[in-house]
Amino acid sequence: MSTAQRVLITSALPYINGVKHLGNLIGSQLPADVYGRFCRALGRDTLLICATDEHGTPAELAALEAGQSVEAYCTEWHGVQKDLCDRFGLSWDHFGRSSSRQNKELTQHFARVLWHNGHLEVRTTRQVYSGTDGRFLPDRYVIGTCPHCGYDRARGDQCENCTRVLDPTDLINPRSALSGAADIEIRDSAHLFLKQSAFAGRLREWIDSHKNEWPNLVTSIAYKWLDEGLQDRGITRDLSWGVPVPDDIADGKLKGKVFYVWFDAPIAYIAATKEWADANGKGEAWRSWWTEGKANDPLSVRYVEFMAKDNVPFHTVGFPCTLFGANETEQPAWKVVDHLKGFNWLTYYGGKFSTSQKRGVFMDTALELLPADYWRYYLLANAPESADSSFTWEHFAGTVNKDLADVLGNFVNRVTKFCAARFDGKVPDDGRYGDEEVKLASDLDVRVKQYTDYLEALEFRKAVAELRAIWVVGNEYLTRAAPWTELKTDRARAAASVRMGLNLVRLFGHLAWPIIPSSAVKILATVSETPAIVPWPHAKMGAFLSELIPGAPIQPADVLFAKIADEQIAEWQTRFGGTE
RNA sequence: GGCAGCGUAGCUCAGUGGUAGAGCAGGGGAAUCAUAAUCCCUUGGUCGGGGGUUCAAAUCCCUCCGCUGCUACCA
Repeated sequence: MSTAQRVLITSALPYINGVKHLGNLIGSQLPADVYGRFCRALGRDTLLICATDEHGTPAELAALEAGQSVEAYCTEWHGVQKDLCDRFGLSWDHFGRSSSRQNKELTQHFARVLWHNGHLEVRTTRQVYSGTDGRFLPDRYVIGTCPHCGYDRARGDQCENCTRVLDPTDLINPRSALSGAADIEIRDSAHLFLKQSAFAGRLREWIDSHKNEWPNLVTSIAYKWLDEGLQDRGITRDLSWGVPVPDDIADGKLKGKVFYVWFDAPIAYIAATKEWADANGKGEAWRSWWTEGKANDPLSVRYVEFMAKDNVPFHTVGFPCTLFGANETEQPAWKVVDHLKGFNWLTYYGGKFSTSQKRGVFMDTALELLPADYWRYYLLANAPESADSSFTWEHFAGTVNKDLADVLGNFVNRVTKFCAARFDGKVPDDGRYGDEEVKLASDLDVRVKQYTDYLEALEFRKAVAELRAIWVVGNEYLTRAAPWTELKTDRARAAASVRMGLNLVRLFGHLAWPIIPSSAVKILATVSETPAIVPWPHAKMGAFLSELIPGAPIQPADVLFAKIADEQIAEWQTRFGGTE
């Protein structure tokens, strides 16, 4: 594992079109935040970047439907998404926009470099044009009767009924999915293609070099694309909303066209870093985050990307091709990802989360029901890492009630309240740690290291399971030490174990901060700590668990995590539906 | 159709050649500081079916079944 002290982290960009659901959240943004917080806690120079992905057909159509300009629509929804990020504790250094001036400039820059380096070429393609709608239509926005099975609402890219792959020209009685109009025609249209096929060998070597560290999910998707034979890819579209193709490319033959959203979206990682620098008076500092460092350079950056599996091809094929092609002439070279963490899907009772069918739980409604940390904990404890994972209300409530309320919340409560009742609400001074405490500390040394290693390895499920096991160790200790019994015969002994209990509360706050930040802050407030960034416990546990100063005030917490009642589960099942 | 991932205890999942595991749920007990919270013990599985390789298979190979996704102009 790298020891780089500078870490650049990006989350896949959420699409601008509406509120994201819990599956989107656990698929990239939440794990990126956890790793970012973990790196900051360790004292690493960390930059955590996300943005909204604003270009493409769906944004244009959603704006049309909302009766807004695309710009206004995107500005509004960027605001909504940013607010939801804040309320979920997603601690971006910058949450940018792919429609920013910076991204326009950088996208055009990359296109020019690729053009000059001979990696782009103009090809004429046949596109569906709808007269009534006055626009070109992507294949899936053309519907008609499937020539294979007769299904009358087959899409131009695939028939949902018989699952066969189609071309829009295969459809019988084709019509626009937008207006239903039948006046559609095929028009020739010139587009830029990125000659990806030339990079196949280079990409395979690059994937090979990472296959032992990246998730199997990621490398198997990448190999699948390479094995099937990499095709050149169109990187422009006949849309009005997007980054315009500059006139100096292809002698202006592509005037009025824009870049494909998947060409400019990854570049927006870099552009959002520039937005961050511009907004914070950092000047050219953004470049150092995106520069490939020399070996052993202390300023070298480790770059980690988070995304769900649908994004993997664009990050293992498309974006690397852009960077490889540009790096033939760009000095210093652009940074290519070091570690790529991919996720499977979170399902809702085994089925798809669906915006259109209102199936599942979305970020805004989730926060109306319960605080962010409940969701953060559940999602990370059940992150879809090795396979798709299923959200159910019963499982969610069971996890929250047992782990957060009973194991963690009750521990903090029992220790701090006992201290308040029997030790005057101050860290007890009497007594000394004995064999029991030495054994506890050595047990925790092993577990804290394991937890740290899991976070470093981006194994979120295992990390959370280990964190929970650490909380259980606290409860086990308290049961063995039984200060409520010792108090009757040996007050000093009871005092030492309460002091240890309070130090454990503090430890739990430090360790839990990347996962459940606002709860961790509340926990630390009980022992009068209020750091903005909660530092990782570097010390051996024997020392760390002696750091609370005797006599320091203790403020017992209110109920940290309220339990979810059976009636609430029943109500939410009914309200959110789709459980059959 | 092709390809990929997955299929292990009632539930959610670990486990990639060496005596089947965890958490939850279920059962029994202890304790009474605490949100009736905790702690200890415990029931429970022909590892999707079949075939093969091996001294030894959840693990490797073949085949079948099931679920999910992708299939390059949705993002």
